[in-house]
Amino acid sequence: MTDLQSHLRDRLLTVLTDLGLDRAAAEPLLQLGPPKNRDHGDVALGAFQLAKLAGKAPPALAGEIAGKIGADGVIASAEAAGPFVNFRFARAALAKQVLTAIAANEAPYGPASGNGQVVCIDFSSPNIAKPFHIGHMRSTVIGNSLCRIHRHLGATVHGINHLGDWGMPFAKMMTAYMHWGDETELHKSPMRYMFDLYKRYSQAAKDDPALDAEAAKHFQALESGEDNAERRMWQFLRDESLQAFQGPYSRLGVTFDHITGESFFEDKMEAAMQRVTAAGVLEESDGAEVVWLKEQGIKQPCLLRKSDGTTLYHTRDLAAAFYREETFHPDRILYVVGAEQKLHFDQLEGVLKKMGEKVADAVEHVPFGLVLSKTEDGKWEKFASRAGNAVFLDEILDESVAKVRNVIAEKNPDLEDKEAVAEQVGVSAIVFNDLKNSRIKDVKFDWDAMLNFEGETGPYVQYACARLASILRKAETPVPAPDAIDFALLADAERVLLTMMDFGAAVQRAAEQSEPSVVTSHTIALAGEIHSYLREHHVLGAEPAVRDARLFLVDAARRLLTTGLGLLGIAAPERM
RNA sequence: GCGCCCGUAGCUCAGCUGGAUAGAGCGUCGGCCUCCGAAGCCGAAGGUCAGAGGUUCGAAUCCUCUCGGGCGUGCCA
Repeated sequence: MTDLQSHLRDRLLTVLTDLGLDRAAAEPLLQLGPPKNRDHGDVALGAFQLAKLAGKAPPALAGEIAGKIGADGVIASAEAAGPFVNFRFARAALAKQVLTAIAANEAPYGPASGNGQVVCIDFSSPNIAKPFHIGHMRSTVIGNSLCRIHRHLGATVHGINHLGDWGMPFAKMMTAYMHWGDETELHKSPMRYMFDLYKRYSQAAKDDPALDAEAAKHFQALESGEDNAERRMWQFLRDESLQAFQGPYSRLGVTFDHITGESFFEDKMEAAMQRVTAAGVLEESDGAEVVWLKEQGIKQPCLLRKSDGTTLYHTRDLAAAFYREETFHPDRILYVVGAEQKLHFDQLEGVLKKMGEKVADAVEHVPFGLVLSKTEDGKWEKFASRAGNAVFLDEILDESVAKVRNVIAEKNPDLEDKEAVAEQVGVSAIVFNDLKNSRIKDVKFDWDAMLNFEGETGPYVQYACARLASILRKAETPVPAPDAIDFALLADAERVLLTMMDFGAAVQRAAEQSEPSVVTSHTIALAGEIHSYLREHHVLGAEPAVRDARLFLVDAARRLLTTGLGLLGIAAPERM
């Protein structure tokens, strides 16, 4: 069954051709979209551009289109309203097309088969010499969602954790451990212990600048490639940290296809540097090796080697870009990294461009805003981790889960598996909150808002799923087959159906713009529509044919909400 | 100083790349559980889209400037 939108497009193009317009010229000008107000119709056509092409006034052309298109089995009506034409689909066709596609798990509601795109997504990438705190969460959950969205659309996805396991921060941690480290203490609570070491080092380095010099020496020794004390210490701390990070990752349901941190590129940086040299873009400046990008409007040069001979973040990212190009042949490489690092990625892209590397076109920084906390006087400011008051992600998740536990005790005390459900719902509330708004916006970390599970929240959408699952359980009969359904009986579900129909476009846009919040918004909208519908339309008590049709609708809604939440990396419990 | 980002209801945000009367949630006020899950639903109040110019049939959306706030700005990542 062809989908409704393309049927409408085809019919429109035929009509426009009859009206004397060139089909190829008209096609890109076909502005179809949801009307401002869904009471106007299901889909609206703005006739502005087409009118220009036809040399007519928009309202005149709109009138001609509306008059000429005529109803068929799919299109129920077409009405001109000024420069717009509002279309309405036949209710039975709308219900049948949308719901059977969802039931069959067909694209766009289900995963598409390969679309040929290869997408590398560099996300999370924490500096593992520091604890996993609230600030690390954004890249992790945004990147995780983007991986799922692109996979849903049929892309080959390489989710990459570009760990910060090299460079000065790690050298500082090593230095701290060499001075004060204790393995027994470390094993008691690795993340907390390393955070304490980190704090101790920062404090000590303020009074004693020699400490940073010592760290730099250790880094030099590490980068020498020799099997020395530094290397063994690095290996030890890396293993311990990485293991400690598994906790938050598994709670968030995040996995990676490649855990290739900065250290992975240790032996690939020389080749990368030679490539830069061969391209003739490397210059010496104050003892360092740099690439100037002034001609691209970037004033700060990209530093690739320090005057002490060691490498930098840029050097590793450059080597990583070459490696990814050769290994994966990506169409896009998304770097899910905070907006404060925009210059870094502009420089990376700039260097690749200056070298004439085509991978420059694939490089795409996906920036996001900061996490802010509320001050005493009600203002918002950046979370200060250096002051030693870092909020660990685990603590935030625990707090949320505890709140959910209370809500369950109050509203659903007989629930089985309370603990597992509390974990699912509590974690998802935090994740959902992070994915709710445009990623470039700063996240205002507000306990009250985050632990309020009413309105536009993760638990709200999950609650809709649980409610639908409950109806399906109580039906005590399997969901009827599609050919047993009289879809005309679902005319009253038009708002639910039209929202469902928007799903594909939402996922598409989320992928193009690297913006999971588009999917988040859609799940909220669909949950809202189905909640409203259920209020007015009882399922189980309806007469058999109506009951069957509504059961089919309920099942599809539950599936699509589950899919939508899945794209966000959020589980949909059957009960909560 | 320079570069980039943000500014929409009391608060937190949508607004689908220029189209119809600017929409949600929270909070406030008022309704709805003898009825499939009230973590829900329905309604009310609440906006000079920071401000000023410009572009055009049409601007919250594009351009310029101003004002607020934030981030960044050579050997950290």
